[in-house]
Amino acid sequence: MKAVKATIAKALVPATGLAEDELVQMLEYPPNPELGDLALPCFKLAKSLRKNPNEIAQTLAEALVQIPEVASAAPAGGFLNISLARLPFAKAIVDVAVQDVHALFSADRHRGHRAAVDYSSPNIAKPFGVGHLRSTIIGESIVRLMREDGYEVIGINHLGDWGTQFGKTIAAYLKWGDEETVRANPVRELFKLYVKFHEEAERDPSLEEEGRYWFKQLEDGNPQAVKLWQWFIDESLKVFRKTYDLLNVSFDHYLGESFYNDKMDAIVDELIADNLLVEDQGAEVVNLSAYDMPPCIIKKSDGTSIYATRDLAAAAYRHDELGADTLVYVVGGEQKLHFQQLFKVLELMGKPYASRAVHVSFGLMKFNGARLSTRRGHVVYLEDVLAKAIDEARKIIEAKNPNLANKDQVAKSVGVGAVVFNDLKTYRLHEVDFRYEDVLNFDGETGPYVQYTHARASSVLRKAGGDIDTLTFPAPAGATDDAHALNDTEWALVLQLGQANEALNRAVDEYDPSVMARYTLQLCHAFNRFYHHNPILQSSPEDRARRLALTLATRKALAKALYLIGMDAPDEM
RNA sequence: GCGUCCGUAGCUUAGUGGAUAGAGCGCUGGCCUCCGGAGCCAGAGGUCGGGGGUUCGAAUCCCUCCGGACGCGCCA
Repeated sequence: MKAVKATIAKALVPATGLAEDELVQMLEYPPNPELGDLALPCFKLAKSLRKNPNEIAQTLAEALVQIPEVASAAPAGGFLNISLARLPFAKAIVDVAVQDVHALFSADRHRGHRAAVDYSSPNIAKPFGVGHLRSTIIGESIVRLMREDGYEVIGINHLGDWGTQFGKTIAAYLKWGDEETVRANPVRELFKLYVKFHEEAERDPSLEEEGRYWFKQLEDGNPQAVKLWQWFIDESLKVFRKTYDLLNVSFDHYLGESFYNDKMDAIVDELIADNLLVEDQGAEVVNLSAYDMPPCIIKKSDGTSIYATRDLAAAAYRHDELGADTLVYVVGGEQKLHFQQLFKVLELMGKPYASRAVHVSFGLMKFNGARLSTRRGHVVYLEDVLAKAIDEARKIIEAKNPNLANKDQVAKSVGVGAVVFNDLKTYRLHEVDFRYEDVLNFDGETGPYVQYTHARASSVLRKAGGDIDTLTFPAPAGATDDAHALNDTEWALVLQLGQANEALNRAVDEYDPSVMARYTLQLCHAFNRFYHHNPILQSSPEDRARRLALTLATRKALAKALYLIGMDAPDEM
């Protein structure tokens, strides 16, 4: 699509006096396919050319029909509507999709750049709730999208394995905990203790003191504190890894906050050398009042460290040691101010990567309309959610396809896919209300619908037999009457395939997987319409060859798109 | 109070300067002797939160008000 837009824009340069790039930007998709495949609004040209928009469209139409890529062009109400020559465009798109689906999506725009993507980052000794789901699956998808677009990506799980909360958990464990119970069910048990701590602390504020005491002990290397802390981490990670396996999520590095404990002094020294650090109410801070922000606390008044300092050290590490020139943080919107402060401090320190640091925020996840509050113990365990979804998928398979070979594997792919897609299809910044009735509904615009479409295409190709991988789009010699070479449902499918590149570019530019999720839906709608209206296997040899090539192109594009949003693409379900 | 984000059909939402505001769920009706009905086709359902402004053109940009979420120094 990009190539055709450029060709058309080029042909319009002389008559409009505009630059090619500008014209490409102006080309849009008409609201109704009967109007054409592309359109150029001519209203802006009216001033400079001093003619009315429709006359301009008429003139441009005459120029455009001269080029072979354009079948027809006509003015309509100030718009120039363009219909493409179907056959050559379809052949170009389908053959690329079949032979090199990466090239259908990507122009490798970011080759030569290395990005560190910080995502998931759950807290040790706390449940991996549906709240963490968003960072994990948005992050995983962003990693895949950026890689597809040419970035070398380092995925980092910035585990919450340090901070005052551990003082609280240690204090609670020593007061009420029991080794056996924790070992049997580590995360849930440790979390119970943490919740109890907060409940008790409301009656007895001296507990807070005790929590701070134990964190101080931890920072000072008290062996008892360190041993418990390490144990909490080991047990928690065992539980988290199961969830990551289920979600097909993997990291290049697990680098928790504690990893930066010995790297913070250097940052503090640097801040002092830069004359940025000042004392304020007993704490060491960077004053940001010139930028309308509260100060960034570097060292608390009791001398212990704080997350901002660790994040500064982590940013430096990712650039200096890991070689990243782009820093991405997939973290909820409630931390927006923190990242604004962080990036500003990096800028004041003269770090070149400050301008290539981006906070990819997202809306909160609610459960049946209610806010999830970790401290009050109001959580929904992701493992329960996934188990329920897999169970539902299993039931539907038993009802609809009882002879399926690998039911467990497919139920997993479909159940998990339903949960992932439900999250990713919504605009990143919107709040997501997690409701079982929606997540477990596999009809309509859902993950299972997309997977079903892929399975359906796979099924046709399986039944077609022969050497599928060498299929190409048949181009009959001298077929100039190309309006008859592809009918409308076939053509609509080609146009969708042709927009894969635009979907990837936008998804990467906006760091928004929902762009890709919605693209898969468009593609599925187009394919299912095509499938319903055209016999494939039982058609004339020429139609059959063309439709099989279209089916294969769609299957490859769908498999790629599903991969990019972190979902499996089963061949049968 | 200040800052940021959000407000589109009963519900979940797409569209962020162009044509008659698109989908899905739910509701109503149609389509399996035919490649997978987790599908396809059709119907009902909209003062795009209210008001003002900019523009040839506004759901989209600006102002203002209303509603909601989040944040505003020693949690992350």
